[in-house]
Amino acid sequence: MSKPDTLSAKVRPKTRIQARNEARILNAAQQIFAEHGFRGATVDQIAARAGMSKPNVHYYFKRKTDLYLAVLMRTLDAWLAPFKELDPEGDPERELRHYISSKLQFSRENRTASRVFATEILQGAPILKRYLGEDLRKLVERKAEVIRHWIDTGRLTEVDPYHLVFLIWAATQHYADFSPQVTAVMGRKDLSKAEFERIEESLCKIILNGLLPRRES
Amino acid sequence: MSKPDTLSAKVRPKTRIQARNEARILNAAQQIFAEHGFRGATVDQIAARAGMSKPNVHYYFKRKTDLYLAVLMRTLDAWLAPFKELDPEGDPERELRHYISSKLQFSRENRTASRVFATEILQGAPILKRYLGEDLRKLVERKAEVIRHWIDTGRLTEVDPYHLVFLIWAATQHYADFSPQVTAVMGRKDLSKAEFERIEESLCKIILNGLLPRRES
DNA sequence: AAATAATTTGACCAATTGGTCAGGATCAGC
DNA sequence: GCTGATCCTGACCAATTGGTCAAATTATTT
Repeated sequence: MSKPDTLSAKVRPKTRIQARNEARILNAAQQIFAEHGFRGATVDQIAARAGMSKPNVHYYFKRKTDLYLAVLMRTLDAWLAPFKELDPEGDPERELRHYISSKLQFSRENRTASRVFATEILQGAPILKRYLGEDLRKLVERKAEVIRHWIDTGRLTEVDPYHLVFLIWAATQHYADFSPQVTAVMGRKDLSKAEFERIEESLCKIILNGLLPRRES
Repeated sequence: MSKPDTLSAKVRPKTRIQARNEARILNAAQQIFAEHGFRGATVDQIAARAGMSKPNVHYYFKRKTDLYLAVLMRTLDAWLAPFKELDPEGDPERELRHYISSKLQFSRENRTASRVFATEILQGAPILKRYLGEDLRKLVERKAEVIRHWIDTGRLTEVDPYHLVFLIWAATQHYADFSPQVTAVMGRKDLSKAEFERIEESLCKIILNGLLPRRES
């Protein structure tokens, strides 16, 4: 009689079936939420995509909001990981190049996750607002100090660290969130890995060129 | 007995009531669609925000999709206007600076419109896909040639024109579409006009610095 | 002031929604 | 095998959904 509760540690360990089905449901839910947002998504759709019945989905996640929360939460870590890697001791150019690269890789490999996240924020971040204003805010504050330090020691052009961070977020996430527009405009079927390498090259060129202090050529 | 049909020219001219109510409905719909996407929005909500009854909304827009289409279409022109202004004859730095500035102004003044647009693309652009792949694609193609010309004449660094365009789109729209995140992270209540000027300064500095060829300082 | 056209709405409908529940099927350990 | 826990489902429910319609109300024209 161990009801599976997803958000906290299990008393009973997860059975294999439990692990498999929860993963299936979360993946399905991520897709549906990405396509329709929270309100537009239906549990029926999610169940269908997960290949099971609606009551079965409810067996693992009592309410739709639980499911949404679970999808959102498991995205957050992956979304933030590259940001946390920004090393204050490292070389600014290397660090920023690495960050842009990691964010682009995330966009390529976690498109739907990125879209769920984007939809949540687009719709006013009803669930994530608190988190954004507390944990994320403090994290960005710390990283902004790092960037500020790089600027003050003359290794970056004077620029608002926050807007630099936003620029990198926007530019890299664009290729996950707005990929239908990108592919349509470029006349491509999808964005290949090769294309992502070209993106990385372009972004790094513009942004880093723009940030590194100018010297004689 | 002239049923108001919104998408084509009227046989009968619009009455004052008609013009007023259609505007009210469109504004309300834009807000609701921005908050919940097409599927998540309900006609009841839209009617309530427009201050009228649901059947009354249906009197002006027979179906929900008509309403969605109308909201989307009236956004498109404004969304594109700054892009069309990019002048091949102008000075690249001036033109790009002006473009960034216009896009940021659009983000500040048409936040909900931008969000409806973003949601549509995020959800796979079911309605706009055709348009994106045809008209917009051709338009971007032309402007990409302009940028290519600027590069070939040595006035811009070698960079993929398409990804430059996407970078500017992403960076500027970010402040409309993801403003809840921006304000939460910055600890602001909203983004003032002054803040937008700081954004413009930062973006121009990074992007233009990155694009203009390097000479001796 | 009629008469006609435009506007508004309460009541309604069929379909879909999130969610429940009792009971059946399946599994793991013995 | 047997037993108890886990897993699954058909049937169901109340609420909400997009949409309709006849009748009432309000503007406009004559």
